[in-house]
Amino acid sequence: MSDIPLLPNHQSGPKKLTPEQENQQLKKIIRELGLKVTQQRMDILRIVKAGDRHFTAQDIFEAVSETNTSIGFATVYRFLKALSAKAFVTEVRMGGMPARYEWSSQEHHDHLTCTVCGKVVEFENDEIEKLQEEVAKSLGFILTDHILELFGVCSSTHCQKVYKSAPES
Amino acid sequence: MSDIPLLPNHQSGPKKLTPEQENQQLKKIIRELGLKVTQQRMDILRIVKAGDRHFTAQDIFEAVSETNTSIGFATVYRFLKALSAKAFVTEVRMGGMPARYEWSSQEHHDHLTCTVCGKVVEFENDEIEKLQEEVAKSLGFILTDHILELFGVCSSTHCQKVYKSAPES
DNA sequence: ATTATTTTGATAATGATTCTCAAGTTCAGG
DNA sequence: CCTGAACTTGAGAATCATTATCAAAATAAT
Repeated sequence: MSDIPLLPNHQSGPKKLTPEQENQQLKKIIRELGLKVTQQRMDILRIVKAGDRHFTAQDIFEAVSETNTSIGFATVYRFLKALSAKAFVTEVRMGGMPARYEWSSQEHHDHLTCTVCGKVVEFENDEIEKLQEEVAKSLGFILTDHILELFGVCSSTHCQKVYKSAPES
Repeated sequence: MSDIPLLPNHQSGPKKLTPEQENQQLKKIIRELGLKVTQQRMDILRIVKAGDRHFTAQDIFEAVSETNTSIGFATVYRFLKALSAKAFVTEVRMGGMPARYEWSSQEHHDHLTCTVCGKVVEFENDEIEKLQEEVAKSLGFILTDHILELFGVCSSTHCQKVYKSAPES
C-alpha cells in the first residue's frame, strides 16, 4: 500500500524522489490544507502533480480510478476545490466546457487555444502583465487575479484550411 | 481619417428614431441573420440594444416578459446564440456563473471586476491588444478572439476594508 | 483499542443551457 | 387575403458540470 506502481507516464524530467519521499511530500501538502490524509487525497494529488498539464475533474477521476477501485466524483471536486482555494492548483473555467485544473507551482502563464483542433499552447508575457497592473491601478483597483485566453487558428495545414474555407461564423 | 458624425450612443442620449424607424432597423438585423421576423425576436433585440450594458439570459427573459406575456427561455437562448454567431452580441462566459451578453456595436473592451462587491468596470488598452497579436503570431496562430478579465478590489472603502481583513484565501 | 471528527461515495439536487416536438407563425405566391 | 411549406415557439424533458446530503467508513488523538 505504500508502494506506488510506477506508471510509464513520466514524460520528462523524472525527479529523484523515492516513493516514500514523494508520499511525505504529498502528505505535507494535505496537512497544510488542514485536512486529514486519506488514500483518495493522496491519489488525486499524485496524479495532479505528476501528470499532464491540464486536467478536467473527469480526467482525474478516471486516472485515479485505474489505481484506486472506487473513488467518487464528489471527492475529486471537493479536494480540487480545497487545493485551488489555497492556490496549489489553478482552476480555469471557460465557455460551457468543464473546468480545467493545473498544478500551479510552475510559472504563471496564459493560454492560446486553436478553435479548430482544440490545441492549447501556453505562453507568458511580462509586458502584458505589467500593462494589466497599470490598467487596474489607473481605475483604482488592487489587481488580484486575471484570466487571459487567446483564441485563434494554429499553424497546422488542416486547421488553416478549415479556417479559410469556413462559411463565415 | 474622415469626419465621423458623433452619435450620442448613450442610453440617456435619445436617438431620434421613430418607433417605426427603430422597428425597421431591428427587422433588418434579424433578416441579416437569415431568420424570420417574429415578435419575440423583435422584443429581445429591442431590449438587448437599448438596455444596460451586461445581460444574462435571465435578465433578458424577465425584461421581455414584462411586455410580451409568455416567452420561453429556449427562444431567448436560441436567438442570443444566433446573434452572437454573427457577432451582433458578444457572449462572455466565465466561472460557474451564467453567461453575460452585450450588444457589440461599441468599441471592444475588456472587464475589470471587483471580487468583493461585483462591480464591473470596462476598459480598453490598445497596447495589450497589440501584444496579444504579437504573441499569437509568434506562435504561428491567427488570432481570432480573446478574453481578458481582470479581478481585483475596487476603491470603495467597504471593499478595501473587507480585502484587508480577509483571512487569506 | 475507543471515540470524537472527518471523510467518503452513492445518489439526489441544482443551475445553466440545450433539445424535442406538437402547435402556432411567417411569408411567398396565387 | 388565402394556402401551404418552412420556420418558430414554448413547455417540459434532457444534459452537463458541479454541489449538497447523509449514512457508513476511515482517521487521528486519547
